[in-house]
Amino acid sequence: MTSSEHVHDSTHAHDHVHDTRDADQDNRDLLRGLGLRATPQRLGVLRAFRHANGRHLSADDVWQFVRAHEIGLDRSTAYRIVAGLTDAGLLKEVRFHDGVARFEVQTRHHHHAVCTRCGASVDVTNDAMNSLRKELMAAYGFVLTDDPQLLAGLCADCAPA
Amino acid sequence: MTSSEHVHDSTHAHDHVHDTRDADQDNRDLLRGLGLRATPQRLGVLRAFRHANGRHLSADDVWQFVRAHEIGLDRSTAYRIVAGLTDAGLLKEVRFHDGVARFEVQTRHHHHAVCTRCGASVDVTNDAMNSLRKELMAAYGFVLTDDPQLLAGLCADCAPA
DNA sequence: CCCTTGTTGCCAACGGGTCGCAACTGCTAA
DNA sequence: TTAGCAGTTGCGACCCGTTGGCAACAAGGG
Repeated sequence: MTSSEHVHDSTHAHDHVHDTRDADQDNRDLLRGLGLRATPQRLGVLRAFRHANGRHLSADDVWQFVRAHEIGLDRSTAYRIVAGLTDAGLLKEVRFHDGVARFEVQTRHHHHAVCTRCGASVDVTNDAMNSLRKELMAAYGFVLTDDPQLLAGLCADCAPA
Repeated sequence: MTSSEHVHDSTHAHDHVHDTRDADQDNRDLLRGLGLRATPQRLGVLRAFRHANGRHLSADDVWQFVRAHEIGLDRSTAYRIVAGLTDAGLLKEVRFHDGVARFEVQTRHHHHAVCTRCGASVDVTNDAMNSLRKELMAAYGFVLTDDPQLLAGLCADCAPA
């Protein structure tokens, strides 16, 4: 659900419908602002990511979601759209260790700590990497760039108590 | 293994031949110690890794190398052997961001810092990760396990001066 | 030296991802 | 409002790393 619902509105049913329509319109504007045509397929993809609410989706995940919502979408098109939105800076590609390309909506810069037990992924701030950055520089002359890093371990829930 | 050579070895050329034969014999013992048969294919794979001298090899790299040395080896067999040696603990699988599985001979525990410019990979000690480990634990309750981590950045040679 | 069983070679298949191309449709200019 | 031109889509073939089935084969213990 979208967090900003300041406007006093009627029924809950109305809220939901309104939100979706509203978001679709926003997305239409967003796409056209990027010089991309607002096709139903692209709108569907954007909806999938809004629905995922921060989680990462593979191109196939997106494809499944959109198709399940009665919007015609070819698999190859799903791949192309996701790649296009990434080029446009709207999405960011992240690869976990299974080698499958996944995508998330581009937010402020962060890294990922992925739980090897449950697959959950924790967003890690850039600041948390600074001490490591210093160590690598001092010990190896290796520069930890701003590329998003991928760390493996156990999340708070899965860590042994 | 010809113990006569052992006695007579004096030239460098001799040393080299001896080294290879010797290593093959060692590998034979090594394999049988693991309960695996010492086939020419497996010996060839082990030779590929000895030749690689610490660098990582994909299953296809191994295949190419072994074939180039006139040892019959099928591609699927290369994949199976490499997987088997990994199960046996002799090799370790590492995945860079291209999603291709690569392997290195299992040595003491370390992580990899890979240069995004030239592809070089720097071995990072576990100690260098300790400060990060603490930070992640404090900030997120996330436990950085002993899994080998993969860091992206620029090596000393490629880093801007 | 033989027999057992681990291994190999061959080849088809699989899954994520890409590509070429013709048909289609947002969008804009008239 | 409409015509028309790109930008897009759907389709289907294809690429490439990797796996699986299966029959032939050979390492090495007895």
